[in-house]
This record gives sequence, C-alpha cells and structure tokens, in this order.
Amino acid sequence: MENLQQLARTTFSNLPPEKQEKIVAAAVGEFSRHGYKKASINTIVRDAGISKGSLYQYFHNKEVLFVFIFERFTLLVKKAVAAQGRANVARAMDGGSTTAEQGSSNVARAMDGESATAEQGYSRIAEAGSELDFFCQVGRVLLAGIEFIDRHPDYFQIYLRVLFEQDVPMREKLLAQVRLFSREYFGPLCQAGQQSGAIRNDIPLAVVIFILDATLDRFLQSYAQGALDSDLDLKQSNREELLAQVKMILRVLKEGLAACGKQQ
Amino acid sequence: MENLQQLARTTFSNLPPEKQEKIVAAAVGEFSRHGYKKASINTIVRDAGISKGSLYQYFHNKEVLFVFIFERFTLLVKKAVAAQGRANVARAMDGGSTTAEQGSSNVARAMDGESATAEQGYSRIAEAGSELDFFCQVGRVLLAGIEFIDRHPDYFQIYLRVLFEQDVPMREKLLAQVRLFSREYFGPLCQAGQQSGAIRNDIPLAVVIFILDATLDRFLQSYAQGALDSDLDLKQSNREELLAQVKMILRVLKEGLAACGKQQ
DNA sequence: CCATAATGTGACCAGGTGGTCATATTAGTG
DNA sequence: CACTAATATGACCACCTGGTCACATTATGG
Repeated sequence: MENLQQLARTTFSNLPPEKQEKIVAAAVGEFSRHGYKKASINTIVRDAGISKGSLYQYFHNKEVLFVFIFERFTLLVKKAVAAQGRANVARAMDGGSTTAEQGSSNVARAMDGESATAEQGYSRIAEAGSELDFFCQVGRVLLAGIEFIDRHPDYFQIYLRVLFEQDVPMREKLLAQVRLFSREYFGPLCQAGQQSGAIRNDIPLAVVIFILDATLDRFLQSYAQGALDSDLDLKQSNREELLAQVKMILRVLKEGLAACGKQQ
Repeated sequence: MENLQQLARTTFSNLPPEKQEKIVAAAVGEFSRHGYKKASINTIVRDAGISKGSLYQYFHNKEVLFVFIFERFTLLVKKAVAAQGRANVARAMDGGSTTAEQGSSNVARAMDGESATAEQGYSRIAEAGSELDFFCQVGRVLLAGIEFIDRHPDYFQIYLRVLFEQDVPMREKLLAQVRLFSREYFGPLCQAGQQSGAIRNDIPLAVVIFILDATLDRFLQSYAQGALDSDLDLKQSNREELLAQVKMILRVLKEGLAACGKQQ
C-alpha cells in the first residue's frame, strides 16, 4: 500500500463521476471566461464546491489542471471528427437516406442535397461526382464545426483563447495536437481533391489548405464570438440563414470572385 | 490658475516629447506582451523610468492609458490606409513610373506588374482593365498590411490581443473604430468592383467582404504571429516568397479552387 | 470500538496587483 | 533670495494570486 501511494495517490479519476463533472465544469467555465493566466483557482474551487487543498491533491498545479482540461477538448474534437468521418463513409456506402449517425450530424446532413442546383452558366463540369464530393465534404466539415460549437461553446472558447494567448503553458504542444490533427484531416482531403481533379492542381497544396482553413476558421470564430463580422452576424442568424451563408461561401471558394459569365 | 488646474492638470501632451515617447514605448511594449489585464502598471513605470504617481497624474487609471495607446494605433492605421489610398490615386493619375509615395508603399508597388501574366485558359475577360484593378488593389491592401506589421509589430500585437481578449475595457468601441474603418475601405472597394463588373454580383456584398477580410486577416495574423499555419510559414519567408504567396492567394480568390480548364 | 491510513480543509504564505497620498523636489515669480 | 504653486516620488493600502501544510474528518479493517 505504501509504495503504491506514491504513484496512485488520490487520482482524479477515482473520484465519483458527479464530483469529477462538477470540478471539470467549474474549470472549463473559468478557463473559458478568463483564459489560462487570468483564471482563478479560488473561483474554480468555489464553483466546484471543494476546498483548494483537494484540488491540489488531484492536480499538482494550475498548469496540470489546464492541460487536463485542454486534452478533454482535443478528445471531444477527435470524437466529433471521427463521427463526421464515419458519417461520410456511411454516406458513401449506400445512397443517402441511411439511418447512420442520427443526432451526430443532423445538421451536416443538410449539406448533401443542394450541391447541384443553382449552377447555371457554370455547369459543364467534367467529372461532376468527385468535384461535388469535395466541396460538399468541406461544407460538412464546416457544419460539423458549427455543431461542435453549439454543443461545447465553452470548450471552443478555451481553444480560441489558447490560440491568441501568448503565455499559455504548453501552448505549442497543445495547439499542435489539434492543428496537426486538422492538417491530418484537411491535408488528405485536399490532396485527394487535387488527384481526383475536383480542385485545380496548379496551386500548391499548402496554399489551398491555407485559404480553406482561413475561411472556415473565421466563419466559426464569427459564429462563436459574434461581433467579428457585424455585417453578416452569424451568431444571431438562424439555421436557414446560416446554411445559405455556408453555401454561398462554398460557391465563392469553388468558383472564385471574378465575374466570368456569372453575372445574374 | 486654480480653476484651470481642474481641467488642465499636468496633461500628458505637455511633457517633453522624448519623455512622452519613453512612456508610450513602455506601455506599448507591456500591452503588446501581455494584453490589457495582465499588463503591469509597475512594469510600465519601471520601463518608462518614471514613478507610479506620475503616471497616474497623466492617466487617471489603467483603462484610460490603454484607450490612449489604442487610439494611437487606430491613428497609425488610418495614416497607413490614407497613404495607401493616396498612392492608388497617384498611380491612377499618371501611368505608373511616378515618384509618388516613396517609402510608404515600396512593397505595395511590387503588386502592379504581374497581374496580367499567367492567365492562360481563363483570359477572355471583357472589361480587363477594371477587373485587374480590383484584385490588384486587394493585393496592395494586403501588402500595405504587411508593411504596417513590419513598421509597428507591437501595435499590431495589441490589436490582436484586443480582438481575442474578452474583458478589455472599451473593447467593442475600440474594435468598432478600426473595423468600421476597414469596412469603410473594403465596402466601397467591393461595391465598385461589383458595379464595374470586376467581381460577380450574384453574391451578396457582405459575403464578398467576409471572405476577403477572412483571408487577408488570417494572412496578416500568420505573418505577425507565426505558428498559425506551420505549412506555409509566412513569418520566416523572405520578400519574394511572400509575394509569390500573395499572388497565389489572389488568384484563388479570383478564379476559385475548382478545376475548370485550369489544370496545368 | 479502536487504531490507522487516506482524504478533505481552509488559514496562511510570499508575491504581485491597481491605485493613493503625504512628502520631497523642482520651477516660477516678485 | 524667498515664497508659492506645480510636479515627481515611492512607501503604503486593500485585495487577489497560486500554492502549502498542519490539522480535522472520514473510511477501513482488525
């Protein structure tokens, strides 16, 4: 018993789940409101309804606690993307009206229908299938992001804070987790898109990913934070408006801003 | 004398310019390193080489100091954009090889040459002149932004911090200053672009501005902060690489990502 | 029921914060 | 020079921070 004590201690994971939940909720709330440095341990223990000593028995210090919370975030992201991936695969397996992934992508589903409509004057696309698939998939990623924010707004806030706070403890490692991951996802998608001829191959992959990432990121940030792009206030708009915006943005990404036979 | 004292006090602006400079530099440095809340007044007065009491004689509190500094930033931005505008006007006045605006837009100048090249397979553009002008102008805005960051990296950092810090005192008003302003600039540009037929008019203006703003903003953020888009590391790249990236991004914005006769 | 081990607790610590104010210093004027 | 008004100063304040640790409380097993 005595020698185990060194390693085992009172691990956080041994606590009753409801207590874990309360602590995590308190920490997530505080970190999402104030970022890493300005977040107060005192506030967290108060909100969690435990004493400071206890918290420091579960987590050696503030940094460990924060990393723990952030890792829960990356876990959530990975789950969401995995679900998204599974949904895509399921969609590929059979036509479209499957029962797969109910709940998880009820919003993303909205993407699939409209792809081929409203494509007048720009419609002689050689290998239509794969091209539609690419931008449709991009759209689904975006909608999955929206869904994630709806589900975990505070976790997303924490992510944003890490992104733009300089002195978060393991900042680079933490971001690398989720960014590397996003590149793992976006990279292959774009590469496949180029190979299948869905997207042009005279632009370096890195640039393609950059533009895609920039646009989607900003879209999600606007949706989560509001007040960024006050002209199209994503935060306030309802599902339909949101979907319309997404479709428009995808069209621009696909066809460009220049007017060449696209005048109405 | 006594009644004036209430209003006049020892205004900051009455100080010898070099002292002003030192204080401003100290404040800008501290705020750029730590944002608003985490910035330390003690550090600022130490760096500025004055006593805390003096600082509080010039600025009633931390908030006033910060707003003062941020307003210097918006001033710098307005100056930069005004210069950029003047350069564009000067360019329109006579052919191209003028002596106007030396120094101010030495980088932006690089944009003008290459617009018409490498446009095979996509080249029957009706009103070529105005279209080239639009994307060329967008490019110049981007390069002006890069130049601004080169000149005032710390001010730009402060701006980024305000963007992503929730509890900055007058956050919305401050951002409105510089954002409204950016919309004042981008709005007319895009509108003119649509009217002149340079860019498609089947997409709402707000969406056009959104995509433009998102891409340019992210580009500048990557350039200023690094580590955002590790694949194309803008912070580390030299002038030529940077220019190449800019041109590529403009091409994508113009022509889109889809492959329609753009395969190499 | 007790002895012992494990866990919870909050007063306490040093250090830092924004902000104040009595006092020292300087500048201006007759 | 002297007297006064303007300015500079930093010790000091109350408050908050992350972190510690001696002690109280609880759980366990004999």
